[in-house]
Amino acid sequence: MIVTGHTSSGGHTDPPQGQQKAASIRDVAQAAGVSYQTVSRVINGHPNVREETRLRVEAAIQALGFRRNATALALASGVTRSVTVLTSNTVLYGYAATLQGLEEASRAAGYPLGVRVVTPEDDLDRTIASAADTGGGLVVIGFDRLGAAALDRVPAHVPCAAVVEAPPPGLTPDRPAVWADDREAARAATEHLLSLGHETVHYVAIPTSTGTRRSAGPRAEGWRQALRAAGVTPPTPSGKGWDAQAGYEAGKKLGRNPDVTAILCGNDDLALGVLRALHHAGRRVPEDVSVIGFDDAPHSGFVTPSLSTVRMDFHALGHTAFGLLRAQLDTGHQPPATTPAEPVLVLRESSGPRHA
Amino acid sequence: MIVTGHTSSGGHTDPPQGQQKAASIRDVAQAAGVSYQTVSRVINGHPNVREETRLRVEAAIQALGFRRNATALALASGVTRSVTVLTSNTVLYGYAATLQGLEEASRAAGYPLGVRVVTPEDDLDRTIASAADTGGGLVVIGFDRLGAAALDRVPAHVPCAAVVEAPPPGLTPDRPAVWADDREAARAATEHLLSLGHETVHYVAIPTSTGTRRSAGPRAEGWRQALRAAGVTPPTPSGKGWDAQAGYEAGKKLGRNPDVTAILCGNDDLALGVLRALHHAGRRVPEDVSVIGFDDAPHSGFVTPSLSTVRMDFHALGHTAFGLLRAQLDTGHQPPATTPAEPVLVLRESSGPRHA
DNA sequence: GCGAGGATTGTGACCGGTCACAATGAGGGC
DNA sequence: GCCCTCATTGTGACCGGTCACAATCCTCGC
Repeated sequence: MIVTGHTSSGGHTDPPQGQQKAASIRDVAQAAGVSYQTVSRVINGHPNVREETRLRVEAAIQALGFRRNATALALASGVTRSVTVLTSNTVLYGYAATLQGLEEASRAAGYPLGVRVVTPEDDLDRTIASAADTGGGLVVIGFDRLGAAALDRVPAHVPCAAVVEAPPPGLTPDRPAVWADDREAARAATEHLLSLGHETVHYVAIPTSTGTRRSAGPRAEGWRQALRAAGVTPPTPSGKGWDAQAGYEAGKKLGRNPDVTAILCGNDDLALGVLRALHHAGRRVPEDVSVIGFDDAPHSGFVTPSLSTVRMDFHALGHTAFGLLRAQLDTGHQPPATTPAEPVLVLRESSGPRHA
Repeated sequence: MIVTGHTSSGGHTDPPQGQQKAASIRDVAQAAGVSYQTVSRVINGHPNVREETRLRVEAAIQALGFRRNATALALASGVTRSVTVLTSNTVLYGYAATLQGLEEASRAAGYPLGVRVVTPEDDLDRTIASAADTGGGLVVIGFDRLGAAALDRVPAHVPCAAVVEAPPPGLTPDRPAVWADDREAARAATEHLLSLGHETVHYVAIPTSTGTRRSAGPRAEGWRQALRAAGVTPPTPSGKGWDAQAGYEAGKKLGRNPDVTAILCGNDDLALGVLRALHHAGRRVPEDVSVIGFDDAPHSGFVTPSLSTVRMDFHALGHTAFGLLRAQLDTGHQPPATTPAEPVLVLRESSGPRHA
């Protein structure tokens, strides 16, 4: 990696001040021979401005390259059209895709988008406060404990929407929130595996937003419910992380047990690790063991065996969350009741009927 | 996916105005019985304030929950400590990792970070202008044509640093920029494959920032140079995209040709697609064909066969780019000359000696 | 020819901080 | 005891827009 840059400004000649300040509405007013207020009216498309005056002002705006100062606008009007996303991660597929949806929606609406990562090291309250200071509103991605903790600590007076792992337990949530139906999706995936003849389904968990137990969270719940409904006692879930390495370690143990014939994973990265571990253990997929992931990351269809998974519409999550925040920012509150897409089970090569 | 939110405010009683405005320094001044300027001095840690006064003011600040208004600060002081990243993508590994590096660096420095995606649909100049209006500076990720185009159109007066694919062709770049040594990395990877006994190395290209030809860009260059140095005429590169699907299509063709025994790919996603296509074509990796990717995405070590690749330090790229921008924002200009990490060839299962 | 009323434009204050400078008070040297 | 200096504090103007209101102009109806 290499770095470069211009070597000082040393070459300019004309203006004594190299950096001439941007034109203000007063400059434009002077150039057009009107008052600053008239310029303001032209900028804002106020109806009562004489056509000729408007043209003159517009010409001056063009000539001076005037752009309305966003900072001054925010200060004077008291409104800041901007969104800051608070998240513990930006690279994991679910997070990245949600972020992408948020960016798209904010761009379409003309809102600047900020991103701030929360970490266990930094002081949560300080991070939140500085994000809130930016003005505008917050969207918190609360897929994990850290994100959920951040959401809890957002002061009540800050406009804020949340993307969460599961519906809040209380009846009336104090914050507008969106979530996907993870529980149902996990149940469907588990039922599918059972229907293929597998006697039980093992679960490799992702960390959840509520509690540290691996049996917590909607995906684990759906899995457990499906097993119970089939009269099967759920085995102990494994997994201690989000990434392929964690999946590999969980898979190593599961691979040693010949009774294991079906594994549901909390995300596709974990599934990849599990696949790898099974391969090392000499177990074939899907002949010996079926594996289903979660999220449908972009590469999941291209690994071998290609990964059966549950496709989640993170994009829609992002769009909807932005809508919730915007409604809060623009009007008083009350969110638009969207009816977004349900998760979809995508069957590929990594799952199949049990071979006795 | 399900949506919820609070149903109107209907329950508040106490304050006539539900939303009481945040305290200003004048409020604090009144509460502490001093002038607003004294409050300002306390906030900014000015030395000449009597200890007793300082304590009184600090108590008032606590009591009123005062936080300095970032907008007013920016307007009055004229400086906006913030960075906006302009990029054509946020999800592809290289981009996402660079973004992560930028976020870390900006967070450490206390700068808010904005993200704006540029698309072929939106008007580039408008996008840039609105990003610049936010104040602060810009970091443009110019890995592809769109990003490079955006960089070209950033007005000269806007503080801006760039992360680019390759060093600018001109002698003195007009903008501070960072890049990794892709050419050298591609050369090393190609040389490695040649040293394994492969007679030639095929290249599946990523789109580049300069021109549409697949033979353009530093990775292609390094590959070509290595072949030429070995007295081999470079075959025509293939590839038309960034993702695994594009790799799959390129791989399908290459797989049909029994002479192909070594393939270098412009990134790991492409390599995954190539791997998949080779699998479908009945060619074994690495016995029949060696494949090397680029970037070392997180899952690349966990697919089977695990992917040999070139690890790029995108993180460092992000950190350095932020440093360049910050230097420009703080002082006049001139960037710190860092000596960052070189790319590393990571050898895994997908590459090996040629089997005649 | 004059007043009413809308169209058009201008003035002053303000948003919440900062800066520059003035005013006050206290300590030290003579 | 007087003057000077420095520490401490306050006042006014300003950043670049907005809002509220006042002032002027024009046109119309009678």
